[in-house]
Amino acid sequence: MAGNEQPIDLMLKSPKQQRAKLTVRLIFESTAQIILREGIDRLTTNRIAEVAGFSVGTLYQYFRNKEAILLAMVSHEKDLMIAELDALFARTEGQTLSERVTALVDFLMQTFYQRRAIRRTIARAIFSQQPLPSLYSVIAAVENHLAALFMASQTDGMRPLTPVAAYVASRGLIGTLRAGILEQSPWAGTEALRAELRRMMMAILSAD
Amino acid sequence: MAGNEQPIDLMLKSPKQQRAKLTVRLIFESTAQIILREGIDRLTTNRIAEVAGFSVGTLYQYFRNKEAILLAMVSHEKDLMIAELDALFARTEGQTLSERVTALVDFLMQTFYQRRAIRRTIARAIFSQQPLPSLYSVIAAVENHLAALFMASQTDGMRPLTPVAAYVASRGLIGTLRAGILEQSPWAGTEALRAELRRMMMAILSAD
Amino acid sequence: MAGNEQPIDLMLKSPKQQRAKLTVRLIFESTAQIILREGIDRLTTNRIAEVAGFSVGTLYQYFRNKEAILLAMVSHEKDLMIAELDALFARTEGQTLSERVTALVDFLMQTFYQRRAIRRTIARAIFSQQPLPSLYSVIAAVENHLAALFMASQTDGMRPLTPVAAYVASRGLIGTLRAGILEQSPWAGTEALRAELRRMMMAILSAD
Amino acid sequence: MAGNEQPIDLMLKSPKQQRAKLTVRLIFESTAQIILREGIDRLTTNRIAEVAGFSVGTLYQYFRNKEAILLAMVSHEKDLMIAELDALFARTEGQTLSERVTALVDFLMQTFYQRRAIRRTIARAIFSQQPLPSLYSVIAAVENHLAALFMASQTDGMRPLTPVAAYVASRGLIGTLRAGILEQSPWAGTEALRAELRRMMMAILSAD
DNA sequence: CATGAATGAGCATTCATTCAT
DNA sequence: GATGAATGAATGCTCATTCAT
Repeated sequence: MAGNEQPIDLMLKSPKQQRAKLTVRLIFESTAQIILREGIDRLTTNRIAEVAGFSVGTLYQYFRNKEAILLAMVSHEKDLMIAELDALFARTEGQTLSERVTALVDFLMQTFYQRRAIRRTIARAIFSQQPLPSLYSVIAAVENHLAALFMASQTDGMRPLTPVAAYVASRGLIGTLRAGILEQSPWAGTEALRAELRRMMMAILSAD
Repeated sequence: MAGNEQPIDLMLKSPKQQRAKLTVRLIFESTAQIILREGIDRLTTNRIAEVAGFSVGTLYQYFRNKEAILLAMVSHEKDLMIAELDALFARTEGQTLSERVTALVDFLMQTFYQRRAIRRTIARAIFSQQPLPSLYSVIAAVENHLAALFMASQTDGMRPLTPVAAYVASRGLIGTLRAGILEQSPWAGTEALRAELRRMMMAILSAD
Repeated sequence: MAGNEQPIDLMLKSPKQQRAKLTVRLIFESTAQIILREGIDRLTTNRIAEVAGFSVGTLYQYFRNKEAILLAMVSHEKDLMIAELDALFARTEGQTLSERVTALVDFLMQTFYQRRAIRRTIARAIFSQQPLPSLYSVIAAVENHLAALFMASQTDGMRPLTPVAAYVASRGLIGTLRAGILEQSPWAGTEALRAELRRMMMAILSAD
Repeated sequence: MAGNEQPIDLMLKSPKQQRAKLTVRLIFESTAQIILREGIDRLTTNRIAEVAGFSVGTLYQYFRNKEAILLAMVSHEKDLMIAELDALFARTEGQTLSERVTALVDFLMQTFYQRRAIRRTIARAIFSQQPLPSLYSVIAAVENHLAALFMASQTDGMRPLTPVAAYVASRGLIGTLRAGILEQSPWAGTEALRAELRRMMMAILSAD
């Protein structure tokens, strides 16, 4: 389920050669760096090219337009995240509900609040800044995947989840984490929040 | 509690006369209409004036700049929403936890998914589009108020809430509703979602 | 020669009444104050009216347009200055050339560098800021008057001046003072400059 | 001495290629032409681009903003003028005071009143129109340089000049020429004025 | 493939002036 | 006379995108 399906039509050429792969990575890194250091307002195609160290024209050899760059970055992150969620659920197979919830909350807290700059930067750009609705369907894919994992991972002491229930469980969790970033909440990243999220998820997922 | 900290410094002149009040309302309505019908990308000051039926200059007689218009709209909505939440909690004082949760979820579902165009439009603009961090602190005010109400409204069968717990309860609820808008989820506005949200809130708020 | 000829068609109504006179003075004072305190860029008709304490409309009851306000102010200053020059030359009639030059230089140093804010402000506005060529003919009137006074005031030890000579003498003196303001020269207002200007004028005006 | 402190930070990119050099020259010429033919009020960035025959964007590829264009033009003229003054003083080394003064006055009369349109245009723009104090420090540099040359060029029959004396000598001369432009004086450019300026400078510079 | 100069539609904002009340 | 809300043309500037070299 960790789909490589997206990037294909986002990239004008498949990065077969080393050079091309390097270029795309440079574009992503420059983009993330600019957002992080100068703010999303300063994110212009010319600036990306400048920071990446080549010409604007080259950018357009790899991406149809500016939006495609962000979309590709996000899509890449989505793939990583989905793969990590899959691994997490597989790894915790057979553990108690409490252990699995703890593992999930820890992973998401880490992802949202503690990962290295690039990923955090992207997350903030997606959540708070972009007038690009298309980005949202990509992030929703992660939440849908999480919901699917909830439904597929019946565990002792967990109530059977309907699709809506899985929807609410996934959005309740991720929505809270997202709010922390959007509001720049002081709770973001704290142990207190981690404990409370565990409790919330247990309450939501436990059989009555 | 519904704040008289009105848009005082958002508006350049206080609308003393009927004419002025009408003008401000027209600006708000035109802004909402444009966002709704043409997308936030097409929201330009000249377009607002054009739709509202007067000159750009007039816009700037009432608002310092474009951002101030959105901020004033949002701030106004925030005040209304906080007032309505206060009324709701006051009105349901003495009812059971289940009844109060039902009332709250109904109110928020209505607000997020069914209210008249203007409010929905604003909600979407805030949540999904704007690169205006300032807007966020306004919306966070509503969520903070809700968290405060949770703490202040001890009800039979409800567990005592710490500040983090209230934070998670408010963001879990509103974050889920917001996701519905952002993703344009098919669950948005459905009875199934309403029921599930009630269940989630009961799970979160009930004493163990 | 101290001409009241100008202001007549600059003012839409002759300030016969006390009220009108006060209004015009208020406009002048507000204008000077704004230039002084906020810079000429902030000098807008609305701001003038605001500072003066009445409405923009009233401004236009007294002056055809913005330019007319500055023109009238300058013209007023010109009349004062010409009258003072006349008085100076009359007062020093019969004195030695050196004494008269000293008196003239002292008067102009005072006027350009030491007078109270309003006049200095106006001088700077005229000399350095205004894209209003019409203002220049007004200030040239002062220099022409000075040239005429040079020619008319033959004094012992002074060479007979042709019109060009008088032109050069007046512009050499005033041009140097003006440069001091424009460049914000450190020499502006110093005793050293005063002494040197005296020497220059003596050199220019003395018989060989 | 003609300064390599070129417009380095006035220009966004240094014109390395032929195309670029041509573009910058075109910008200067169009700017001068507009000021000359339509007045400085009509000098807009879009108009400059239109006259130069390319798009506004191009303007901003070479200059940070409108002010920078004027500043660069003036700065360029300043460098030329200082170089010419240096050459003039070097060339006339060893000549009599009278000959050197004649050469200087001739050069400045030519520069202020007879040079080709571009330079005259710039001179007028600097002296009479712009609310740009920054322009003034550039022009003051020429006058300061002239003052320094006066002090450094002791000649037979010339009195030793103190810094103030050199200041007054340079401003007296240039101030008079400037007045001719500002007032659009009929004396501007005449032989009579030339002769009188020579006499004034001899009077100022000669030993008693 | 890469370049980067050129494009130009489009935007937010200002402010002298008018005119209905 | 006085008011001040309304006007709207005009301005400086940006930036995603193109295409000749």
